[in-house]
Amino acid sequence: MTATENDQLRKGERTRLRLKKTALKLFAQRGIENVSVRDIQAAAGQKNNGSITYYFSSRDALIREIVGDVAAVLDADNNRRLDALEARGGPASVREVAEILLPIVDREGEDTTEGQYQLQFFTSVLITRRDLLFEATEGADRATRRCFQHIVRLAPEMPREIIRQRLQLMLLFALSAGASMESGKEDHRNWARLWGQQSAKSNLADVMAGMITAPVTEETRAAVDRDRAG
Amino acid sequence: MTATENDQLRKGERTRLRLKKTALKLFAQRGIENVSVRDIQAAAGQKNNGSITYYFSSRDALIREIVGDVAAVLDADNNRRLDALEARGGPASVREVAEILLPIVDREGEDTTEGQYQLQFFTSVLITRRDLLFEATEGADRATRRCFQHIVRLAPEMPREIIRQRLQLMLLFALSAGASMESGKEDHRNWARLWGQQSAKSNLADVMAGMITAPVTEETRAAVDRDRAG
DNA sequence: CGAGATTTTCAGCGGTTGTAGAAATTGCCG
DNA sequence: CGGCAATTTCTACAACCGCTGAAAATCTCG
Repeated sequence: MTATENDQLRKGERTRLRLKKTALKLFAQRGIENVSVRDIQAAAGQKNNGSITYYFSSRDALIREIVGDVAAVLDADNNRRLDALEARGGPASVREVAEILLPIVDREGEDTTEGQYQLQFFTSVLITRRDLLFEATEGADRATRRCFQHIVRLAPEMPREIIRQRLQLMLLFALSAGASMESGKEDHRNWARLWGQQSAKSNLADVMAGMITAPVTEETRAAVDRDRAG
Repeated sequence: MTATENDQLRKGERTRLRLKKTALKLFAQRGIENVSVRDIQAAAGQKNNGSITYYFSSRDALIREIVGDVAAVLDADNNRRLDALEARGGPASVREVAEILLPIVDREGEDTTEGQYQLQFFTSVLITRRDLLFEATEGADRATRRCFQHIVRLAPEMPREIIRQRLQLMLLFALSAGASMESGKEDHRNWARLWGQQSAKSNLADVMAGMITAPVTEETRAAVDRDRAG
């Protein structure tokens, strides 16, 4: 336990991480329920049937841990880029905020296969383990909150409820679009044609900004009044 | 086969439909891979283990049939509403087109539990059986094509590729948003707060229109030129 | 009613799943 | 080297999976 410092620990820790990374990839590619612990262990290069129990105690605990990890990584990444942007004078437009909240627009100079599967994994979790996803993102929403403040400042005047709804819708869209973008890198039939265009990513940012800045119709304003009344 | 006309057929046909309906619901609620044929048969009120094989020959064939059904129903529904709209003088704004392409904004006077699960089911298929979904929607995209023509006519001037991308992104978003709306009717924790607001649906249509009409930034135009060149 | 087709039930098959736990292997340190 | 803990391998188990095929029940109509 206190053990031999960390050389011994490192060995186990390394295969632990390898298992998590392999699991993330497989979960994202095939969907969570289409991946068995044997698949993961084999893909991680082990002839072992019990390592996941050994390291994570159960398959479910492994999934929970990965969900938490990914949520934390995405939030940290968004915060880091938002920090950099603010240092350069803060986001000056809704579109710049949208770019922050769109994860994984393949950051060019980054380790290639890292974070290639996070959003596909999340969409898979969103379907079969919705509560798990919301639970995890609840504790990792600092970047989202910061962006909300910027949007309130930068977007045209509109009811607070509406802007809050729009942010939520944009986040949902960012998840879907990001996942489809991820899959477009491997899938050469369905999404590839869309995401192969250089204009796609820039256009996506335009579209996300448009979701926020779209004019609020009279019908919507009337509904807001009804919400507030009732 | 030619059989006793249709009274006898009706009996079998009715349980066949009941199985499909039950399967759609369970698939949507739990995700396709979390539902066994035994679950479906039990939920459909049968003490039977072989009825799905009897009626559909295999679990996979059942899934394929449901995917095809849902695609056809959605397309037919959109076409019907678009017909009505055109009869009243055609869509006069992008927002009206968006409303057509947003399925299942609970059509008030309709049979309640029908089509309550179609989009959740589709998102589940989108993850684990992507090719299946694209295959099915390819043959049921008439309404989408018609809407595309209207959008080209109604949207501000912009490169054809961009408008095509935006339509595709809007359809993806409509699927995600519709699925979350469906789940919001049962799930009283996560999405319910959003979709419980009366303003949400109207705002959603505004947002979808904003995705199409968002200004095309210079960065995007430059990328389009690069796409065309290379 | 009774023959014949349709529909439902049921037992069981081969295979896979998650997990447990014993056994073997590896790595470290005195 | 020997002892000990960390790690990996392996076997096994109970549960569940999709599917088969024969038997039972139900229905239709002459």
